[in-house]
Amino acid sequence: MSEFVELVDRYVRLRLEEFIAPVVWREGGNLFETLVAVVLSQNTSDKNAFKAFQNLKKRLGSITPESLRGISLGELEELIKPAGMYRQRARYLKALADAFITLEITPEKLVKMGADAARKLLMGLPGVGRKTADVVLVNLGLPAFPVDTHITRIAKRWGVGSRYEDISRWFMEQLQKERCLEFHLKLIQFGRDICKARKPRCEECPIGERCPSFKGRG
DNA sequence: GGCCAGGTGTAAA
DNA sequence: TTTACACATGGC
Repeated sequence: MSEFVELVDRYVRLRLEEFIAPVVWREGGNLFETLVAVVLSQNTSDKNAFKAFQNLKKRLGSITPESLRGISLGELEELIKPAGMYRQRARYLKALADAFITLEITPEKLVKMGADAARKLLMGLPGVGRKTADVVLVNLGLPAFPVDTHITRIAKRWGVGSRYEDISRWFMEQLQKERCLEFHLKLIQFGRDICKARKPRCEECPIGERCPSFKGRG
């Protein structure tokens, strides 16, 4: 593990009990529910995504392709409205439910396919891009490292690279695959707390002068 | 009031 | 292959 990754690990206090993270973190067993949670969290604050997810959960009980099919598009839109972009995402979720049923997608099937084939299949589904597909893969224990906006920013500052593929590969080289989900979440927390978009709090950062972007700040 | 939030799909250069 | 933009609510 690189020094950078170790320092992040030592610093970050993950608040896993909050917001959307626990859905993905703890309930990785239910593939479809995880996917719904991730779609709701796309470019959305955790609080808003969690509100939408809870609305859906309360209404459906267990979120499955079948239960999601059982409600109208209009009702779905109302339920997930707090997450924003609700018309677009309601359509995606409906289409995802249909695809899961038609293609008979199961966790076992995806695991058996392997990361590359499973990613390709998932990315062919509406509303599922590279990042969302990788979150699903890493939840299934397949080798993947999802790269979000925070991680991209941190990786750029560290000179790791700026392209999704390069950043993802670099972190996978630093980590055992069992720890990819954990570090994905830790880095996001690190980005929110310290290495922020607008004002990086370099003074509070444990990496300090060792960070390539420290120069000229503080 | 402006910026940002665990992106994706589409279109145009 | 890269860039721009729509999608949209809610917190700070």
